[in-house]
Amino acid sequence: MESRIDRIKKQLHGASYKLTPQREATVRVLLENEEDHLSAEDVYLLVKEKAPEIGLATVYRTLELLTELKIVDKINFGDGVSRYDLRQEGAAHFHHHLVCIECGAVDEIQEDLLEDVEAVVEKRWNFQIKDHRLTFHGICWRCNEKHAAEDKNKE
Amino acid sequence: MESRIDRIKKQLHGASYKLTPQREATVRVLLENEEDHLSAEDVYLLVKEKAPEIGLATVYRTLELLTELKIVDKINFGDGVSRYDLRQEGAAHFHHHLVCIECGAVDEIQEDLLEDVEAVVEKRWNFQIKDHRLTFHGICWRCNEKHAAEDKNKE
DNA sequence: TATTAGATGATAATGATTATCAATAAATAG
DNA sequence: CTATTTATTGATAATCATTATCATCTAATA
Repeated sequence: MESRIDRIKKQLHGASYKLTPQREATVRVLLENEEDHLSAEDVYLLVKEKAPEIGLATVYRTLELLTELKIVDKINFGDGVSRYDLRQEGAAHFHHHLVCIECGAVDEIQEDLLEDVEAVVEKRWNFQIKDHRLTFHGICWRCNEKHAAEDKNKE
Repeated sequence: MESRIDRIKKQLHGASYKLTPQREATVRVLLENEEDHLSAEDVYLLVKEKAPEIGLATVYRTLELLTELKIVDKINFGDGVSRYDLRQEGAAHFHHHLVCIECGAVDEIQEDLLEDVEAVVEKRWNFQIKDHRLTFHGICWRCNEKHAAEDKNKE
């Protein structure tokens, strides 16, 4: 069976890049921390645990490379740092975020919500969609439940 | 008739802020350059034309204030700068972007594409949506037409 | 083995944004 | 009306994420 890392290796080779030990360590950190929306600094610290000799610049370079090859998505929640998410295989278009404006939590949705919307956009604006970003800002289920419990206590 | 700037003035007063000359100049620049996705630097240079004594820090402060009051949206297209868009009145949820990966153009869509999608998200994930960001990346109509013309020439 | 191109690590440079602080302006108290 | 407090501003220093530089190292090839 072909592992995820093997496939990434092939993608790099296809673009004539090598999977160096540093790049592999970086990819492994991303694989082990999916759904965590790590910043470059986060990745750096985690890689350092396994491979202390790695430099921050190399992590940045690797993340940039992976972004160019569309192996990771570089996303921005407006807090001043870029975050990097491994793409789910074959599911680039099924990955959205719910950002809670109360507690700051970021949840993910893995579901194609936009199929119909994309068809409209492509036709109406003659725009060939290659990718998209959809983020909702609001109040998450945890905060909603907390408020519901508080309201109950008041009665 | 109540002008747009009057309404913004009221919003500021409601939150006990004043519409100082510097703030007014900044808002006017935003009003006169809607759809342009100005960066803080852009706004600063435009304000300076009318009011040369204004400081960059004041522009940043004003934009931050307007963002907090949800008078403008602070958006990020991944090019390292934040951009500021005046909210269309009562249409916060009808404002999306098409970013062209070839020529870099950013077009706007003023249309509620997400009504159905939002209903699904609110119900299925118990998430109270307050706002959203939807951006499509792809190839714009201009580049599409250019390619079509080129293909025609080849024949 | 010598040579070359690619990659790395340390660190300096950059650039956007934020913090600081003295000077002003505006609001309020006396 | 003047004194006093408070908010706001402009200049600029500080911060922080990211990028560029450059000498060194590695791996592939001649």
